[in-house]
Amino acid sequence: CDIRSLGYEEKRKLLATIEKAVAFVTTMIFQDGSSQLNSEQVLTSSVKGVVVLVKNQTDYPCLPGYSSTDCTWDAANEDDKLIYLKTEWSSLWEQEQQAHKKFTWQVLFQMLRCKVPIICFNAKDFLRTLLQVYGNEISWKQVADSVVLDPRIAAWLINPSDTVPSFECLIQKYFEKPFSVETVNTDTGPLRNTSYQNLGVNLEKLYNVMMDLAHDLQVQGLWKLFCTLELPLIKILAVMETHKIHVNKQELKKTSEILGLRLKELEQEAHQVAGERFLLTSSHQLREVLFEKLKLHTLCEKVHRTEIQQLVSTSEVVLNKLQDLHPLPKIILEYRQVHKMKSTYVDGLRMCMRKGFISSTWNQTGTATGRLSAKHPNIQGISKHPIRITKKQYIKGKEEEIVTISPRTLFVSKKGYTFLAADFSHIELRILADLSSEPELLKLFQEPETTDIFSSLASQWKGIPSEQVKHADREQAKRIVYSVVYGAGKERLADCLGTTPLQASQFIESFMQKYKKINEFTKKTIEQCRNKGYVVSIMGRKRPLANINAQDYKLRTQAERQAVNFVVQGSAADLCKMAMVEIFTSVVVSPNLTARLIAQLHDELLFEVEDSQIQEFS
DNA sequence: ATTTTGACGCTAGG
DNA sequence: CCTAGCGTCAA
Repeated sequence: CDIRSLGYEEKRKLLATIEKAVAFVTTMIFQDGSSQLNSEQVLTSSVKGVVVLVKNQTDYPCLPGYSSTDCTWDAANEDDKLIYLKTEWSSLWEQEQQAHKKFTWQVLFQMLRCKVPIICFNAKDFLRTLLQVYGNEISWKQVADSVVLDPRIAAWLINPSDTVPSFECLIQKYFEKPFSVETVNTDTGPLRNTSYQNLGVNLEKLYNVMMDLAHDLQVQGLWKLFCTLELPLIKILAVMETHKIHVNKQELKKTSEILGLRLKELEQEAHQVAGERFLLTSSHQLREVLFEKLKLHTLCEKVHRTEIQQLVSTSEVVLNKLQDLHPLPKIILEYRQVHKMKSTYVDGLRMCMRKGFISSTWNQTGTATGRLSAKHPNIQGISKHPIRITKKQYIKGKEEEIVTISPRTLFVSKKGYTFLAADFSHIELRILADLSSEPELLKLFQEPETTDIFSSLASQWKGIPSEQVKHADREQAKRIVYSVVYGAGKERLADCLGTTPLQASQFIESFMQKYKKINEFTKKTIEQCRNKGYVVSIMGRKRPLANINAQDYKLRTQAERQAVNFVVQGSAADLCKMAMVEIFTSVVVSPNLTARLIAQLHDELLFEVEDSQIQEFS
């Protein structure tokens, strides 16, 4: 039914029905007639309304062996109700519209409040839209109370390697029989009944797929992870996406110009020393200049090659080795740094801005390790380290001004609020210590005098007193540790360290000698993966690795590295998500705290906190 | 002749 | 190891 055509009594009855419902299955309808169930998610099309399938039957057959595609909308559930809620209004006829608007949000509010599961494909988008449309009527804390289920997240937990691209793909995967989702065809006219019918069928399928997935999750021991971590996260991310961060637009424009000037200077210098004009941003052209014309690689042993085409690389590590042989590599290195800064962090950020603000889009199912990812902008990848630029002041005579540019300072907190960051300290290393129970490593973390874990580790490893640990030793220890965590081989470590593979393997050897249990942990993990076909994190997150028993050496060893890496990185992701959920809920239950989560940078949570609440919140 | 797409390389984050 | 994003280049 369309709620616009309901009388007073019917509306009352509808609310009563909602009160008794056992589940809601929902999807948003867009201006162009598509819904969240269509494969092409149109970003330009605005939201027109919400369709809700209200499930009233508790005894719905959902047993194994029962093919859910057999049931149709008409046959299976006469008691269920399909309702259409329009959330978009024209500015005309205030009186009438106000009444509808009020009732619509009454219905939605009751759905959120009554703790009955709301099943939605891409539930985060649904919740975010509610917050945006009813921003004045619904507070973000109320959304936090709701119970949402998203089959896409369930499917991802079962196999995080395949990101289900659409509802159609999900259905095809789970009920092998292919079928098509017809678009709801409505131009400007009223929705036709057949469209409702079709949508009803699809919502029914959505419900069934969710029930099947719930069963699978329970069988696979993923149910708790799903309910306690991933489902609450949907709401957290929805709330996060509704919060906007202010960016200093003038500063952005100014720095873009400064960086542009510096790039021009560097380009000129590069052409000068190269003795020819070429495109600095083209690694292909740079390769011709460096290695075919100047033949610099012949003066250097073992240079890194590109992955696919096996050409001599022009990457940072190689350029670092070449910088004493010719002035060009150094210029290129600076050019790349400045270019990255301009294209990604300055101009790229400006492209993401809407009225002086940015807000990232968070993907909960985008990684194979359980981590989150962000885009538009990728706030997790914004450069930490500032760069220095010598700006020539042509106007004021011959003065030279050194300006430092650090992208993170371009974000400004609201007036009366402060950004507050809380981060884990070396979480992956701690997890490695815990999982391997390596006594020496555990000791390092337990010792209260340990202020810098990598310095202490370097001192412990090489047996030198901690005061004599040099910066280079610390860096080396750090790189080796993370190479082990990330499962890198000797070649990769050599690239990372800028040494030969032989030396790198000696480092690994010496490291493994000192910390034997780490090696044992690695072997045990790979062995378990071989037997079961998957690996498991601390919270039971799984990653199947089909290639773990492959004949092909390259594929198999890759799978082995992925296995080890997953256990560490995935467990870290578990703990970080737990922290998110716990902090979020404690703010929600607090009557006075207003702190908003702004971003998650894997092992760091960034909040915007009212100045007066900083103490209490901390 | 011009635009789009996919493969590849590089680098920022963790 | 796993991400996002910017760039070139050829199809």
